Amino acid sequence: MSSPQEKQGYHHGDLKRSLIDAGLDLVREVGIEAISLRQLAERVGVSTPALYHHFRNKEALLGQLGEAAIDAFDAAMETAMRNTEDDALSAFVLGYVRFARDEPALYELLFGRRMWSSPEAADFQRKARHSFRLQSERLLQLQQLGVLPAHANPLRLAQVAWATLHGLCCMYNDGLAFTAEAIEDIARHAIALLRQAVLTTPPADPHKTIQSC
Amino acid sequence: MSSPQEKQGYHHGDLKRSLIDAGLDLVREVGIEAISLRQLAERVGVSTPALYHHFRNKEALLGQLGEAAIDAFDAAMETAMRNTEDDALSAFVLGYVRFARDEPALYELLFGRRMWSSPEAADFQRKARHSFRLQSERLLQLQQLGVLPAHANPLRLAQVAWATLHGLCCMYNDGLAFTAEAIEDIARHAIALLRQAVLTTPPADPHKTIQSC
DNA sequence: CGGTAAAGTTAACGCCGTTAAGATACGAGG
DNA sequence: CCTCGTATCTTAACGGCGTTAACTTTACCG
Repeated sequence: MSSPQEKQGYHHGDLKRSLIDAGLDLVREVGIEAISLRQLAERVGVSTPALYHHFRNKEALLGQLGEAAIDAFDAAMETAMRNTEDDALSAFVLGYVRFARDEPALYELLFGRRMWSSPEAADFQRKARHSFRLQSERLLQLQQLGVLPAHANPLRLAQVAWATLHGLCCMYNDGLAFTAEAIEDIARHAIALLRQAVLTTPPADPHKTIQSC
Repeated sequence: MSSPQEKQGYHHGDLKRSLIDAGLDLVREVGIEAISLRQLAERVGVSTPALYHHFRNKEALLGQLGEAAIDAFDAAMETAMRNTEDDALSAFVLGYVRFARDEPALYELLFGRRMWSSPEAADFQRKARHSFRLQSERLLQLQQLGVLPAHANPLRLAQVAWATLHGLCCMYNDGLAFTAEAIEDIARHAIALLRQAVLTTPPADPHKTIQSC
């Protein structure tokens, strides 16, 4: 009964938590580009400068929202891989695409330029890279299990797969192309493409032999 | 010598043209999200409200900048396909990727959500769709020429290819992943993947049989 | 119980896009 | 050639934004 969230005097109680929760709601409603600190403060019932006791600035707040988005993404992928009606590869791809479609704001919070060009979001970027590493290990595991061809360049295969998924999701979420139904069908075609991949040595560029990441 | 561009009295002469030119420069410098009408007006040497005699609002101005970006994209792809040291498919893919890398602001002006969610940019969207149709016809032509497997679903093959390229370019331009060198190498792997595509009938989703675009 | 630091407040600054109202210059018609 | 209408450009202003400064209230600890 004496939970600190229930206060409502001069001091809010747990303003930081409330701001992140309301921030996620607000970002889902108006999008990452349209969110404003003043709206957020009003929604939580506090004056705007109060936010600056908990976040250095707007970028830092977005960074923390981004970290929450990472958790949501990890959880979504986890359950997608668990409910394995389909095979593992399909579960991965469809889990990814469906998260992007169902939570476009969180997806942009995870992958949008806003987060990756901001020096204020260094913590977010660290955490996101860690999450991505875990996801790509899932793909490598699939390769070891024989779902994906073992002789393919594993790093490059994963990168091509990721780029395809990301491009698909961006184009849909940004209104550039595709319908909701087409997305999954295209994704299935991409899966078929990956499954038969025979990427041994790269196609040999005469100019460079660098194999960077 | 009496070109109308040279006036500089109370009336500018060809303000609209100047605004678009300076707007492209400015968007290249600060990016599409950071551009401001006041900066643009100051750079051209005119008061801010003067812009409203030539554009309904900021979105409309961005729309016209987007149309200019389409022209640049078409021209870049045209010359990329002409300078055919590589085969046609590689020329297409590398031309695309290099345009995105060399003109990130114009690329975002073409493909970014800002342009595709704005009702003010309807003209831009029409023109862009027309350009995309021309580009995808190039891909279909490659299929007819035997560069890509003829038995593959042509629409889906083109969509997967486009999504892969777009994802790759987004991830690089947004600072999400990859180095400049890796981009082209990954693109080459994607080319190899497409070349051996055997996408006949889709992998059969039990739930739906819709084949929408 | 008193003092300090954390957490909240109001007021203000300089940006932004946009609008209203007034000044200026060009161009067509008498 | 002059005049008048219209397109073009001006200054002034509004509301919203992120952010800072200065002040007030509350909570906690010795």
